[in-house]
Amino acid sequence: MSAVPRATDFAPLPRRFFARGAVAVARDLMGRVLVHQTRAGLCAGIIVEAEAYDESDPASHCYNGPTARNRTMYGPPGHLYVYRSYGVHWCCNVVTGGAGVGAAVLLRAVEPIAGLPIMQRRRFDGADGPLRDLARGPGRLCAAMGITRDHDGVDTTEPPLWIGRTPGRFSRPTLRTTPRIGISKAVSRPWRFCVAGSPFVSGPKRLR
DNA sequence: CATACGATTGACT
DNA sequence: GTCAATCGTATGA
Repeated sequence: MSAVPRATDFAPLPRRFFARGAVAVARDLMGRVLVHQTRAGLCAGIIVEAEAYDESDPASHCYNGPTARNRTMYGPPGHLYVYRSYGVHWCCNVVTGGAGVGAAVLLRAVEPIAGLPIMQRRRFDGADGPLRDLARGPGRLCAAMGITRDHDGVDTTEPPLWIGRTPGRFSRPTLRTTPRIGISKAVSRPWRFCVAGSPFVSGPKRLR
């Protein structure tokens, strides 16, 4: 990779990557790259934490069937499902499985690798903040990457907002599997995955 | 219509 | 460790 990462460094993952079960996709997303090209410039981060949600899952937005909010989750795989959390933050998921299946993977944290000044601006309003906290947590991730409700339904298999391959040879990171964070149902399902030991992973230290 | 509650974060004790 | 912010969505009268 060149010193300054370019959009072409991150070849989009094909749709078939996402056309599988949410748990399998969540695992395989570790070490991939979330990329967003905007007028402000190019931002990218290595995905280091994600959680799986599916239809048979009491903790999922799809557990009670299709609604106006979750309709994107029933659409084609590889598209982005964005929802508002606590009336304050945006959270983004990648839709998985076939069309008609309500499943997705919540992106919870990335390690920033491109466009760091842009992310700093979005997150800390220009002030300096800890690099580690730039995109650590689902709400922070969306803030740093410039993802909002406007991106609900966008296709992440092509620019300007996509999930790409890590430049160079991909070596699968060492994964840690834990229960999901912040839910009150199905609390023991081990459907959260993160890069073991990464400081860019959210949640309590014991879950890293 | 009323109301309870978050797939969170940041400020504060 | 505790707690408020803030509002879309779901649920029930």
